[in-house]
Amino acid sequence: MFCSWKTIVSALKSKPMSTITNIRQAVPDRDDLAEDGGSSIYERLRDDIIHGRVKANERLKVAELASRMGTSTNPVREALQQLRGEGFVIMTPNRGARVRPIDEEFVRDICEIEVLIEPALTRWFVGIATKADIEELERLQAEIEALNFSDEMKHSNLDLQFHRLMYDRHYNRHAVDLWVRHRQILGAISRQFTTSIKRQRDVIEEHKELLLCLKRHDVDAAAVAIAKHVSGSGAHIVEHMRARRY
Amino acid sequence: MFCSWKTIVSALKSKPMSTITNIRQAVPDRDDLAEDGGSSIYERLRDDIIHGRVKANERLKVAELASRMGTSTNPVREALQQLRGEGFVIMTPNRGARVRPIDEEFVRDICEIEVLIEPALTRWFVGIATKADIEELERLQAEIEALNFSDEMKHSNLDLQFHRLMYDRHYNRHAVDLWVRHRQILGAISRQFTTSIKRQRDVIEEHKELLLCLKRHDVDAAAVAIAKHVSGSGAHIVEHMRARRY
DNA sequence: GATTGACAAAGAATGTACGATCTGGAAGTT
DNA sequence: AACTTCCAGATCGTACATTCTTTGTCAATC
Repeated sequence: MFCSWKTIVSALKSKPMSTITNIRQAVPDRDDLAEDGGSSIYERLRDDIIHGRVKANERLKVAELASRMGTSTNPVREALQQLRGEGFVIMTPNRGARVRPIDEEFVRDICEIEVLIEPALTRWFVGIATKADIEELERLQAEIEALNFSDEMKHSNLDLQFHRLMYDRHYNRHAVDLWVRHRQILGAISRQFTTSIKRQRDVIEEHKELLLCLKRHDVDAAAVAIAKHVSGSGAHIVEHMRARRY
Repeated sequence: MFCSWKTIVSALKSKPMSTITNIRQAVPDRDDLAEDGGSSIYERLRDDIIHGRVKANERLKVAELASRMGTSTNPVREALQQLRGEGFVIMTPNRGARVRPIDEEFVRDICEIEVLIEPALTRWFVGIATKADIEELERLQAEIEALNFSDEMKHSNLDLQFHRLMYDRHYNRHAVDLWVRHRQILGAISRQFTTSIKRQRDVIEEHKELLLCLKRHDVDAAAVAIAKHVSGSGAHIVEHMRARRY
């Protein structure tokens, strides 16, 4: 017999999930009046890439960016290196940085990975969900349905809360981080267009289906439901990107 | 219950990778991964972290690193930012960088993700594999068996070729990149100890099993085989890490 | 006397400026 | 027309200034 993965997992003490990263510093904003919007230079660059404000494969010159951002070159260089590590820009020695194209392929690739990861995360959640968790999810879902996409920004926030509740306590922080990053990218793209009526209905329906599976503690069905949800979301985004292209 | 190996495998049976949409498979744009000399400052830092030469959560001071590397602070800063983007260091504003601990948890997290991704990649390969591909794999496997772990370095290289042949042509570059990075990390850790006899036998056996599935064009069985392979590899590494700890 | 608070100084991260080096292309020569 | 030379532009490396954190000391208070 082989060593099942379960033995590894159980052998390791299930640890507290230290969420050190992602803490947006809420430092005293007293002097930061109408400066540069408060967002870091890294975030501005990343958003520009994700939202397509810079063309694919376009060259990113540090001096130009520095003057536009109102800083010197060094912060720009470091932001670019970070983006390089995350795969948003491609750097070649002595030749600078180019933006990695955020196209349909990119979105498809991300969604396909999520179709693999999210069901696994969901499976685990089904096993540890408490009654309070389910109730909280139903409350969020009720809010979502009440809102009914009248405010896309608020909906996105609620939807994030909904899924975060399921994934946030998972022991595999690496997988959750991956999900967060992928979700940020997809969310930034989605914000560029409005959700179609059909997709609105489907989203609510898929959430309902997922909730039913959770209440039945049906692991397999829940995994299938979330896979459908992710897949549908990805298809919706890709279609909008294609439509926008022409 | 935690997600055991079996549940993961059963989850794999239902879904092919391309559930999103069938975008024509564009040519894999395998361009970068530019090695700048081999011993860049970024690589040195990364290897130090992966190999555990710097302790977990240890503080990384730019000035100290700069003097040790024989350069000024700026290249170190940029290397740290890149590592931050890849998740190897954790940076907090005005407080510098700390190394992310590469412990059993980290390895387990990576392996669990690979247990999800690699079967999906393998499934696709089963569909596109030519006779020449199979023959090349068998040739590599024969070399591996002939070598029989007498040279761990060579074995690692052959094993990499074996799996790369299966994954390299996949259309989902993002998933393949993830695999490459995870494999680099695991490979760097594995290089610290010698493979146990039992694991040696298992590796060869699992490769053989995989080859049989490929020749039968049995997609599901191939996915199960590769999941077992990854899972076993992860368990082996984790056990060695724990043994070494004391 | 022990604890706590303020305050100053050292240490370290972040930002700015400038020089060195490399690339790409245009002008000039054979 | 092809090769060479040279220069503008951009990246990369070094040095320094600024700002924040940390720490250590001293005095005031309980």
